[in-house]
Amino acid sequence: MSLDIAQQGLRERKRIATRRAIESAALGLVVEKGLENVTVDEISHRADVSPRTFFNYFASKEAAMLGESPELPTDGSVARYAGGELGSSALEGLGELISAASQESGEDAEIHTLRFSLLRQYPQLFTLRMTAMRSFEEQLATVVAERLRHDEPALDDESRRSKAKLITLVAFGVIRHSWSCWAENEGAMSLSERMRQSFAQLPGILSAGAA
Amino acid sequence: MSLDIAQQGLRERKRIATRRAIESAALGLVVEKGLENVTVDEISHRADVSPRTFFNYFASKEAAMLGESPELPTDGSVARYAGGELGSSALEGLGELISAASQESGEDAEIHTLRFSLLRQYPQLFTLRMTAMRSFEEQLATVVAERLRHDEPALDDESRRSKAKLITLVAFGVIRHSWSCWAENEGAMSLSERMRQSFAQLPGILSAGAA
DNA sequence: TAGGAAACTTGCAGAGAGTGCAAGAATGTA
DNA sequence: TACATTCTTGCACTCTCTGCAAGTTTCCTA
Repeated sequence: MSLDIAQQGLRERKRIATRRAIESAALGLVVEKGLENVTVDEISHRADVSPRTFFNYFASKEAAMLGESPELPTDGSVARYAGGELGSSALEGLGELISAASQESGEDAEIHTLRFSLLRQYPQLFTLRMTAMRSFEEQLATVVAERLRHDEPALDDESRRSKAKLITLVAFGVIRHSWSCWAENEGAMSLSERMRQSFAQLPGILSAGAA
Repeated sequence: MSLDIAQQGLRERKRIATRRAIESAALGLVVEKGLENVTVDEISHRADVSPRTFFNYFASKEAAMLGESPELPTDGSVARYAGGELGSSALEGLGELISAASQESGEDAEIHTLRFSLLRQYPQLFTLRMTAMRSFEEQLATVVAERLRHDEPALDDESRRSKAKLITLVAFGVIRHSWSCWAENEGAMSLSERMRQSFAQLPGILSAGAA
């Protein structure tokens, strides 16, 4: 969390304001005109910056709509997870960890809400967001490996790395599932609730053999 | 499989030749100059077509490098899978099904090899390919739902659809894992062998609780 | 608090992707 | 052979994105 908004010097505050203005302009225009009909020129104009400046803030039009990709939570849950205190297995605990991480976003609430609704409306955007998470995936895989070092100390490094990656990628599959279910049923359930449910469903898809 | 190459009329044959020429030019140029340094103009020039024609064949530069996304196998394995004869569970069987599907490609062998080596060299390309598989994912999810209708007849439609989707997305997570391992170890193992191994590893990541 | 260092904004020029259109060439068909 | 269909191509145009250099703003310190 960055509550230090007020204590950063003019430069930094302006920078944040500009970034938000651009994000807000981008998202607003998508709502009004649809994803395909929004250009960088329009966004920059509405945000009161030059198109050139737009690209000083975001590498692409899509980046302005997606916002930053998530980071590892800073509330200590990572350490608890790695230490084996979160969840009864590396995979299950990972569900809780990610669920918690997706809560913690230092973002402007209004922008965040708008972005979520657009991610639901345009699956292509969600796909983009998932592919932008590669770095997050790798961070998580590292954490998972730590957890495994705790859970299964006998494992050699190579096997542990591989297993951690498998757990992480499976978890991302589950997240996609949660998102998909959540996006279909107009908010019948909160996303993190839905994530818990998908993770809970997971054991059932392995055990169930042919009738 | 389309063995009908020779029996299609001039027009169709030319079309296929042009498509291959473009793919080959694209892949060759990437090998020579690196992914970032290849333009549509160069590709079209080498393939002896106008840049405009390039876009009559491929929607984007990347599409020419990725090739077509996979289709459901046509050898009857889909029916066997849906009938419960392939694999001891929907998930495990899905592994075998996909593994089989990835063998069956009606493509030119040389192009196929080259493409695979580039997919390994440029993870971004692989990511693109995965996101291009959305339609394939949905086809698979439908097949998985059929399998579930066989395995668990008691399940209501809604739950079955959801479960099928979860199984499919988890399977894609496993595929990403296989690919990642395969790409790291310079061909120590064939990709389909590696896929079998990742799927086999799957049960272990659920059961293993804290020590 | 003046004045230079550092960071930011902007316009401009240009490469490159991708599209619609219409004219003309090649192919298929009767 | 004559006509319909399909394919290719050039052209003009929109849009994304980048490097550069000149001008502003903010920051820091002597």
